[in-house]
Amino acid sequence: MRESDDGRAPEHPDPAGVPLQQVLDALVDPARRSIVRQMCDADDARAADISCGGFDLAVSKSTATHHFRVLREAGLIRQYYVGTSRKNALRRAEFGTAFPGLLDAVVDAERRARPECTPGRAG
Amino acid sequence: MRESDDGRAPEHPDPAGVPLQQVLDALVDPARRSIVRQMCDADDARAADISCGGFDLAVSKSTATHHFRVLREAGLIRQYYVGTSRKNALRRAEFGTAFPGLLDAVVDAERRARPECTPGRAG
DNA sequence: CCCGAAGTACGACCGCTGTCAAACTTTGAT
DNA sequence: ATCAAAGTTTGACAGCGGTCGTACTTCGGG
Repeated sequence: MRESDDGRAPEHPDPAGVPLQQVLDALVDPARRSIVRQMCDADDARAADISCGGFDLAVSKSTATHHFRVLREAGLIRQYYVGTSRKNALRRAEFGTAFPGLLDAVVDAERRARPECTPGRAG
Repeated sequence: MRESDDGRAPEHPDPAGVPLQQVLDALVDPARRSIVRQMCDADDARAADISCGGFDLAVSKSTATHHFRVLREAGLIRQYYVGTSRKNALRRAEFGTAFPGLLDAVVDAERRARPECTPGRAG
């Protein structure tokens, strides 16, 4: 079980080079915003990175794959393989430098609207 | 030429009651973001409110009407009639209370990406 | 009174994207 | 070697939303 398999590592653009349009396109979808929010909660709690299957999502696996790619290409998350599963980490600092205040504003609004941590899971 | 005609005044929801989803739906469109940015620039310069036809937009009148309505229903702008024209004002304070930091983050990113004030107009 | 200017309302069209199922790949365990 | 688990890829489909043109309304001026 190697960590961070070099061979199958996906592309990770520099957030500073991502157009605002692409970032907003990524954040406008409720499923993707739910993913980001769950990652933010885990990050705040200093919990381990979450694998794709570890999220609370009401969509099929192929749709989830699609959402993760959109988030990754928008510079919002980093993905790395651990065995057969893929871990996801929020690129908080890098993204925050490129788009100051944006992620916080969105996640804060999301939390204000839905204080429950993750419907269906404890936490 | 009456100001703020009471009879034909459109609905203006309280920004605090608008779902985050609706706000992001409003801000994700580049034409609407351009409108917001121009209003923000005018507001910063303490310039007068801009009428619908006074914006630099590359769309038809009916499309523009559509965009203004989306922005108004998202709690982002206020519209009032002056004669036959409709003035538009950014609801900065009220919206900022409901969604702290969001408008600033988006407009700042927009300005960073396109420093020109308004392509095609002086300013 | 009549016309033009400024927007709005309505219908239609079209492209984009979120969605899924199915087939495939890769990894780890038995 | 085999099998299951975790994701990816591809192709297809459906619905939403941005766009426009046209007709309509309202206001102000000559």
